[in-house]
Amino acid sequence: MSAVARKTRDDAPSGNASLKSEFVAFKTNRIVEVASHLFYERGYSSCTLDNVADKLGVTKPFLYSYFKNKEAILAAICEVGISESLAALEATLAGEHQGYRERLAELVRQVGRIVIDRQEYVVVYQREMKHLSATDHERILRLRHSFDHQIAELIHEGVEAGEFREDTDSFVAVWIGGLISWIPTWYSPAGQRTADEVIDQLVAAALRLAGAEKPK
Amino acid sequence: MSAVARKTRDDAPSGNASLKSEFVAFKTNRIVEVASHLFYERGYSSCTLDNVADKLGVTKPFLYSYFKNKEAILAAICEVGISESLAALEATLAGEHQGYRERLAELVRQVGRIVIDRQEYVVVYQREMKHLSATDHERILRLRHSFDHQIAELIHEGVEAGEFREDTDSFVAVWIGGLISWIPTWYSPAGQRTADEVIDQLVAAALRLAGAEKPK
DNA sequence: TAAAAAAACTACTGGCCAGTAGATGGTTTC
DNA sequence: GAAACCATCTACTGGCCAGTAGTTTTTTTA
Repeated sequence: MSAVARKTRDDAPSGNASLKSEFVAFKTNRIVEVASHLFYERGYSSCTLDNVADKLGVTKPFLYSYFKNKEAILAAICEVGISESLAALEATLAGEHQGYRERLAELVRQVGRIVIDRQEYVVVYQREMKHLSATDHERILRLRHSFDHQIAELIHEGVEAGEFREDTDSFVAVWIGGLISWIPTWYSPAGQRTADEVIDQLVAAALRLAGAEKPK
Repeated sequence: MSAVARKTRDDAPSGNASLKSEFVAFKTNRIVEVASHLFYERGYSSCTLDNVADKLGVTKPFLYSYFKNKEAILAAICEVGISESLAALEATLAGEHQGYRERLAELVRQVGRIVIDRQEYVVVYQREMKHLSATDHERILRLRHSFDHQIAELIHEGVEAGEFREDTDSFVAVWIGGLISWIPTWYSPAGQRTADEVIDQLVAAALRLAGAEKPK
């Protein structure tokens, strides 16, 4: 999410400077939005920066004053879904939910929501990750692992607390991750199911996998 | 899976002709194998046909006498996983398995095995589908839908027969499809879990989703 | 309002790559 | 053993595209 280092005149004492950096943030963001949409539709490698610029009504060199190169735009896209999911996770774990069942349900619900809202970002992330530079790839993989690991721990503790069935391997964290990641490949906002229905189903499925269904 | 139409001398009466077409099939197959591996590693758009030819120890025009163009190779790759899965499905449904629970378990086991064996093909299919020509895309999507639909039906019937929990939506077919498709994105033959362990877990997870666990 | 700075643009290049034309060398046929 | 054939190769092209150099336009500064 790093705009390229530019010598912005931070020395200006006024609140004006922050307004300027808001402009920069806004434009950076628009680039990421539009690029994400086009990468989603045509694939990263087949989509040119001229395409992105056209859709934004600007020219290619414009992009280069906000991002170092094409790959940096991809990295920004990939980071969106994960960092939001991580934030949701931290919020949920820090929250006041009592049992492990409730925590798991709430967590899956929130992440499911993010994945649906950020569908295109998530698909691009899954599909195009391989094109990241080594450093970006590592950084993002670390975020991802942290996420998976914390869910696994949640399940493990839930089993120990007797809220999930004892024969539940903490490996089901991976399966639950699978359910979540699977959504954007088939869900369409234009389809029959509403987002809320899908999320309810997702939560139910995750609880079944964890052996922790809500008692009727 | 279509070698380009070539005027092979089928008029030759001998069994020699079939030997020749075996050669063709063999080479076609090798191309698909190698291309699949390279597309898997570097992505379809970023991988050149010269790369593929190099790895095969041949030259680019060689490829063009077996496939119409780059996209035709991709189509052949995409077809592998699905057509094998469909075959497994038909075999299982036609088989002598008694109950719906057993049928579902067997089906998931078999398809899981295929997905693990054909890992790279499956990933390329999921990732690069969008680059298929309209006709190829449709044809393969039809195969895919047929597959999903038959699983949904299996589950529906299983619910009616009372073998799966009654509150199980036939939509779980989609979730089960998700579990299966998820495997190749994280499973590695070099990892800790053996393929058999993963498949056992997969089957268990699918049965949990269907509300049809084996009574202990 | 002139000068300096910032933001965006025009116009280019160097390399890559899908696809092709035509050559080459081996094999079958008669 | 010449003619026809087949498989594969060498050598090329035409277009595309990431990235850049240098110019123009707009905004800020004083």
